[in-house]
Amino acid sequence: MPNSDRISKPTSRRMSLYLRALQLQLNQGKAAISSKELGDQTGVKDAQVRKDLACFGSLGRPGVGYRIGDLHHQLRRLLGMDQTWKTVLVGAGNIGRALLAYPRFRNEGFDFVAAFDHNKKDVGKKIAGLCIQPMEELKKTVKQKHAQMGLIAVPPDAANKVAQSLVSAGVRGILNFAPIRLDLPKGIAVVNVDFTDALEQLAFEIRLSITEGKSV
Amino acid sequence: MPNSDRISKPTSRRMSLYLRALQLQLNQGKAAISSKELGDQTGVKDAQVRKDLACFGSLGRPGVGYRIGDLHHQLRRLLGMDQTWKTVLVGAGNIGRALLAYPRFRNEGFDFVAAFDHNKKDVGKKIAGLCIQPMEELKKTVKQKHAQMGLIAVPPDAANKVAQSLVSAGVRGILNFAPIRLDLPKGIAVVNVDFTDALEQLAFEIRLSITEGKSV
DNA sequence: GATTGTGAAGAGCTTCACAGCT
DNA sequence: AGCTGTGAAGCTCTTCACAATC
Repeated sequence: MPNSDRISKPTSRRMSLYLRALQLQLNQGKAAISSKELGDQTGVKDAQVRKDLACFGSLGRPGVGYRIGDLHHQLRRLLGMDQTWKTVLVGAGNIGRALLAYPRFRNEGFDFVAAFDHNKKDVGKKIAGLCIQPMEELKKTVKQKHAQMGLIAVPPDAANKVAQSLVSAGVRGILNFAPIRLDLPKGIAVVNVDFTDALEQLAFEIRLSITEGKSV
Repeated sequence: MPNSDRISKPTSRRMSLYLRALQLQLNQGKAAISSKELGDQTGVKDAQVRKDLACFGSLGRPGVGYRIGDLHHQLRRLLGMDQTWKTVLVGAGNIGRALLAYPRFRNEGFDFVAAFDHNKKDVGKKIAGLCIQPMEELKKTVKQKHAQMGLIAVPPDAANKVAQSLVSAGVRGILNFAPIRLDLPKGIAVVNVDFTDALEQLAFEIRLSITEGKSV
């Protein structure tokens, strides 16, 4: 295992980009890829790519580049894609159902073992092969199935309570789609995906690009 | 208008957090909030909050804090939430449909003026009051309606072509849900939301927290 | 007494540039 | 010649700490 502790957040983000780029290269018969090429495909400078990949030891070969197969393997391992992650979904609204059906998740090692919703009308319905259970069964089921991850796709005012339940049932990390900050004990990983945030950033950048254009 | 050019990316991200936190405070009758309180609610240090808000000039009052109403107003303006953004959706699969129905978007000033899909089976269907149109009509409709933003929720191999069409039709920014890097001309804003990325980050962090726990 | 605004210090990230390997 | 690995430089972001203000 590489020294994954010394890897900074910006680096681990880019690692995902590299993995995505390599997956496109895999079927093209090429054996090696240079830091320059990988950088061009991901929007990263070549020196940065090399620095990032340095945590794998001397993986690259001067004059040749990085062997695509090896690099792909290492990246998958680093990012935890070499194992199956038992995952539960909480909140089977529009977003939740779309996530359950997202084919890429299943391909990448995420195994949805349960789905829950507060709304009694939806309980019992099947989505992507999974039967929606009532919230009351959350703790019991998560423990029983040894789920390691939880996806939260409930309204913001319910999100923190759901998060606490998930954690107390043994989940180690949460992917949070609710636009609110989760208060969680140290040692529990959280990643937030906030659509409103994303759109605000976009609106901000559009305005910026317009005023820049005018002033320059 | 504040000097929005000098605002760094980390800062503008936090601005969204502050806005989200303030929206919760608005109905609670409090008049002012301190940088400490706002920081606690968003996971940011108080000094950082003050530095971020400094772009608005001397908005805070020593001994008191920031007037919630004023701050809310300024943040909305900075992040472009004081105007309506005409937005089109491309790709009416699971994700696309969930986004169209996401109530928060409409509340925040995003006005979906059209939706497109490649799949002839879905063309003509109505989702959230919008009729899905065929791809062939994209350019014409975007121009006609003067759409400023595009949401891309198509498979990765189609994303770049869609992006080019959107840009040539006059869109100024793109929110990209496809797990691929878009090659766009300078001056066009892009924000990426990648679910696989997010889950990989989560898996990585969970592993990290486990190994840390063991080694300490 | 509480809290802001900010210069200065500190920490972290990125880019450069080049020796060394194939 | 082409490319990696990396020390050093440069840059950006965060935190500290305190005078100024209410």
